[in-house]
Amino acid sequence: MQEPTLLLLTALADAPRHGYALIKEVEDISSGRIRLRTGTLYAALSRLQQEGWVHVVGEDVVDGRHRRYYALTGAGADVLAMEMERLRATLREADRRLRLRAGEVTA
Amino acid sequence: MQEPTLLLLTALADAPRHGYALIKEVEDISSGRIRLRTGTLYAALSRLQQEGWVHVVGEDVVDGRHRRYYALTGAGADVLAMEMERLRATLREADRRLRLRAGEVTA
DNA sequence: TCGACATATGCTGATCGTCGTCTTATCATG
DNA sequence: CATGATAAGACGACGATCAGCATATGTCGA
Repeated sequence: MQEPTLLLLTALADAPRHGYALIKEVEDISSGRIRLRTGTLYAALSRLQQEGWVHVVGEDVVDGRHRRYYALTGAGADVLAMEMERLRATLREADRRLRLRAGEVTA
Repeated sequence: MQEPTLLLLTALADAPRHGYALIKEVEDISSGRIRLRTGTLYAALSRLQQEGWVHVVGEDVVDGRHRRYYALTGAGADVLAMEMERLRATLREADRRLRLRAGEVTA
């Protein structure tokens, strides 16, 4: 799983959100580093829906603009949690190795 | 940066290694989940060399098999450390949101 | 001794996710 | 009345990874 997809699931983890709000949320979570393009977003959302990790929980119209709300499913939350556990393990290992390296002559 | 590349840098973080050893090392770090294909490995290594994050530190012949050793450069170690910091931040945020979700009715 | 397996490097074509760009539309600001 | 923010979505290109192939040596069991 790539970072944009991961951030998207994270953005949906606490509450349902609509497309544009997700772009802003991901930008926020990543401290402005990741600005999802709409193409990336909607492609990812339809992929994640197919996987059963995300589903549409409602649509409404606010100020004449139609909004579709997406939410994480239970399965989606599980996948996110597992993904986090994998990252945690990699992180631990990388830290350990970088500390080992600290004692050496760097190239 | 994708997971295979990240694991590759991690595998090189503490000591120089040759191609085949890197495949084994990455498999080990990822608890057997990620088995780098040789195509992925050597493509990634040449990309990382171009970036200046990895360099060749020597070649030798052991039991008739020639080995080429790759090592992380100082710049490569910096990039890995930065990447880890980013992941740490995402991890914290995802954890927080998943905990918030725990109090809700899951879909 | 012959096939299977591990070690070792490297290439090629296909797949898949993301990026960049485009379209359509409404509302607020200047 | 043009511009920019908000809002949804599609499409082609690109790049990293995957799957599989080629090539070669050493070891081990049948």
